[in-house]
Amino acid sequence: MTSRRAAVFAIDLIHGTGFLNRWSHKSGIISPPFSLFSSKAFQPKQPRIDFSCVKELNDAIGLFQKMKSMQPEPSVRMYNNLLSVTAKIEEYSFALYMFDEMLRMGVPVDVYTMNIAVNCCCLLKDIKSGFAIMGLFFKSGCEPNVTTFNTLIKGLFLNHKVAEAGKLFNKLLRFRICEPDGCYDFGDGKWALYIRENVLPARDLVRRLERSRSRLDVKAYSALLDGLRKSGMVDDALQLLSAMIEKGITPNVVTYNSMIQGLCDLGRLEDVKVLVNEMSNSNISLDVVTFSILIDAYCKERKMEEAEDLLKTMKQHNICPDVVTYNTLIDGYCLRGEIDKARQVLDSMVDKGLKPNIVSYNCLLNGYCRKGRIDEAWLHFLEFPCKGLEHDTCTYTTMIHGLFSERRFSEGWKLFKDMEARRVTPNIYTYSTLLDGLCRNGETDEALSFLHTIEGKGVDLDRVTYGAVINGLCKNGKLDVARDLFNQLPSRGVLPNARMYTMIIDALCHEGSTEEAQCLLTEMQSHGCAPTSVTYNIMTRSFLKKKELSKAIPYLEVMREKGLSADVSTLSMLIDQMQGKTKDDVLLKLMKDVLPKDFPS
DNA sequence: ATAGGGTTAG
Repeated sequence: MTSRRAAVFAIDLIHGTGFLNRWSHKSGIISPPFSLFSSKAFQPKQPRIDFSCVKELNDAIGLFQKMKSMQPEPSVRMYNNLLSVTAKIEEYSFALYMFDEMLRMGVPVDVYTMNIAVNCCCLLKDIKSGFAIMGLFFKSGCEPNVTTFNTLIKGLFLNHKVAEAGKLFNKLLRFRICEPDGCYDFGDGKWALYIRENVLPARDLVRRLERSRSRLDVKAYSALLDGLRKSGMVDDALQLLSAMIEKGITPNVVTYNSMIQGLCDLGRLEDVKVLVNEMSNSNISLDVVTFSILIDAYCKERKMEEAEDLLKTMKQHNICPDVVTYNTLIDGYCLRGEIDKARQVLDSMVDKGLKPNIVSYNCLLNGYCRKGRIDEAWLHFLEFPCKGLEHDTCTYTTMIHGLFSERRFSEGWKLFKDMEARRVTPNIYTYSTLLDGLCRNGETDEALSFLHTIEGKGVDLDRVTYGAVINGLCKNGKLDVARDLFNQLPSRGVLPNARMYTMIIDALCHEGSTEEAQCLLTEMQSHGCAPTSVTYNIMTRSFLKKKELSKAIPYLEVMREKGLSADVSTLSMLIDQMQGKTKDDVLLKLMKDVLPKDFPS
């Protein structure tokens, strides 16, 4: 009964956005009652069909033709198999075409048919049709199940209807559809999105889960924990981890790996040790993923010796490093500028019989670009096809960025045109690079119109993308335009971060509007955005420039309180101002406090 | 027929 209520709720939810669909005119075509017709007892023996041979659209088409003419008629189950395998090869439209045909032919479709069809709609980002199909079945008396709702929720996420997804999910909880056997779908990283944008409800959900008697399985917990981790709620995740253990659900290596990754991201290596110990106490062995995460953590800190040691350790434990492990090392060396070492790692993996993949080569490409060895990067870029690898979005973006950083703008732009011609889809990284390049070449008007083009395509841009444009506008003396864009950010679904505020503050200071910059600093704090040492340095210098020492000092004091350091340029301006003045011990002491940690005395 | 973890670019 409750699942009916959730269905009604779900339909209502989508109703408001226009409940139009291509199936509504056929409502009632499904012949009820499903159970009678799909009952196995009434089916004569069926010949076997090997669905695994469906590898491409034509196979599916052929098989569908064959099945339609089969005697006796194939069961729903067989048709469902065909739908499912067609969806697996990503021919969603044809799957839906077959679904239409099945309805027309009077095949006694069931809840599985519905779920597969709904899933196809969702993957085509046609969420309304997904809801329409559910509504259609619902009217005919076929009740959606947890999988149906999970699929719809996933579809809402894919359509960026995060709030609706959250509402539907909460309904499921309230109607207890997911309990007690626990079928939450936190998979696919989709929940990370929900959690990120709904931290408080998510935390509420976690608390509810901790208290409730319901026992999700390890997979459901792991997925949820991973979602929390990806949303920066590592401590909430750890707390839930303890709660699940208390309930008698044993985490496995996947659960731990996800948590270890979260702690590594925060640089909390001491806590990582605790978890690794916990694992060995519970007889959960580390696997290749655990080691790769740890090696990556060392590489990110440029501690290549430690990383190599770990590689040895894992080999001693008979855990075979894989391509990902080696790629981590290759990237580590490239980030450190040691390309020759990186090449050695690549050779060593070939010796081990492992084939380097596109990631391996992209890391190397980035290594050359970062060192400014653009011509070598080009040669490397041209070699991809010889290795049997096609340039992907990352390859192009890296190369374009490399060219731009050498101010070879027209070549970079030409490469982008080539990328488009080769049908390699640009993504948010590519766009940020291009926008940044335009701005750094002084073409801010072009950047703005390009930005609008991208937005018109429905691409979701983030802070980095907008930050590139705002920064470009500020640096090119177009503060007014920058501020306009900055003010519009929330309505475009992006909240400004400290970096962006700092860009505007910097531009205001350059204009001499230090008082206004001061207001913006207050505003950013009231929006829960903490200024960084960069921000405070800018403010300090701005007042020093105006010879207003007394207004600069409070910022130095704040920095001392927060344990932030002053830049060398700030300090030298400060010293300048003090020349000729009476020695102020308090000020001297303050200056010492905000001295950078590695400042030579 | 369904479900979770690790590598690259802005």
